[in-house]
Amino acid sequence: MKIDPGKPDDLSAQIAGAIRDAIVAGTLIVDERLPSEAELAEQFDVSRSTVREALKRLAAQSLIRTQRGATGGAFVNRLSFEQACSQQITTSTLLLSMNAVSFGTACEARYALERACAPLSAARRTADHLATMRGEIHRQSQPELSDEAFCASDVAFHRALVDGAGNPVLSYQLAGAVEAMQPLMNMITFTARDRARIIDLHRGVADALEARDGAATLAALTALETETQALAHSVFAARAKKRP
Amino acid sequence: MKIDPGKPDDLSAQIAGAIRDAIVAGTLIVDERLPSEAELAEQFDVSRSTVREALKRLAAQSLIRTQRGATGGAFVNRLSFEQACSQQITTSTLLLSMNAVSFGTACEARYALERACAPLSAARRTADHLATMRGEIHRQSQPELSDEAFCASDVAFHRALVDGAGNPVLSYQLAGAVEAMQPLMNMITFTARDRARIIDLHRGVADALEARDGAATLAALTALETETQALAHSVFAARAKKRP
DNA sequence: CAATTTTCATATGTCTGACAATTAATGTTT
DNA sequence: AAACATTAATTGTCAGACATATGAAAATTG
Repeated sequence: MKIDPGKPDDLSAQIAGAIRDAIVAGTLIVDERLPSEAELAEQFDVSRSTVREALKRLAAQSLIRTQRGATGGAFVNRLSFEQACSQQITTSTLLLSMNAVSFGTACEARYALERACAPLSAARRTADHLATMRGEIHRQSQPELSDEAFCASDVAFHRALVDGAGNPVLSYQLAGAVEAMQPLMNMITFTARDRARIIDLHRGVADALEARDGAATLAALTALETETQALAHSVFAARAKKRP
Repeated sequence: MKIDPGKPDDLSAQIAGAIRDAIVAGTLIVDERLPSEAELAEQFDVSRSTVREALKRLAAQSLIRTQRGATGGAFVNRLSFEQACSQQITTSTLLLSMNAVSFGTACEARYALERACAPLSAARRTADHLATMRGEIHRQSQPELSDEAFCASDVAFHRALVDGAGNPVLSYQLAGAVEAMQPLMNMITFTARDRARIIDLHRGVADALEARDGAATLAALTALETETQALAHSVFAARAKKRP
């Protein structure tokens, strides 16, 4: 585990890279303790500050955790699905907002991915997943709900659908696609009629899943995508007319 | 943008969080320059070291970039698809290796997601995508290829399929699922007969895409998944027998 | 002897101050 | 006007110090 003492600055990035490589390669295993900051400083022949900056970089990616005290130090962190999900959600959200991804593109990706879950979810969804979905549908039908809360409930509904597939890898990969849509959805103002249509389509999805009918689930999701795209299109068109 | 001066240490994490929130909320926009380290230290009432550790955390997530010199400083970074992809790949890879995800689970997720791309890719793939896939198939048929190189080529083939959908969001979301399979695939030793079967199935996928036939692409992918799962199953079963 | 308290060594968290290196803007000279 | 030197601002790095947390060993106590 060495670094190039040559030209480029940013020693902390090099050190972080070296340690990261060791973790990825399996040289450092989960829960193993890294040398103390002082020892690392000596090994890499840099100051403690530089080592600390390197460790902070790794901590930001949840690759290590640190503990104070006599038996403390930096430990290789077991990356949990939960941590990975939340990281992916913030990354996805930023990616969409910073690159001016169109609603249509994001929506297409989201529904394409959800359709990938449909057959699995129809086969494996538990009563719990179905209950969550029904509960969200019920919440969505309360007229006093704010648009933002309506979108949040929509996200919860879709997450239940994805989780129903019973494949944690799939749930992880889709978390970003599902959640990152929320800010985009929040740009839409829903009329009561809009909400009623969406709720109807949600009910269709839930019914198909209850019947364990994969094909019907697919069809229901496609109908939901069509409706969502049309709704967004009309809202954005109206807004463009108002403020040209 | 304030921090709680109360109990918890890890001021650098709090500061990083505050700045991250400002970026996500849009208070800080792309390419905007943050205050200098000295100014931030004063604003947050901490030392410059602490500010630096916070900035390194953000840099590790590609949220900022830093530049030295008179007009230098920390700038809000436009998160590119490329950066986001490479981050997601390392996260996905680590997630799978650290959590002992079974080959079957990962493989199921990967093919479910790729099937989501099939109809779009059949409709939109360019000649370039097809050429890449044919090229990889050709490479795979060279018998002197190492198992590792064969897997790498397999990944390249699948990435071309995904990219063919012409949806950058989709490509980003699937990058992790496709690439993170490589270490798992590398655990398999392929016989010449195994390779031939896989190449045949790859050819089937490419043919279906060439014909712009979404349904056929789906079927070809499903056949490929079945073959892959069966192959992995037999390899692992044989290994378990040898070393019980 | 067992339980509790104290002490202590070790480690991270933070601060201060300094210097090196880089870079754009500014000033100076030819 | 162009080439060169100076300067100011800013990050990168270092050294040393102190604060704080924490487990383990040592001392104390019932």
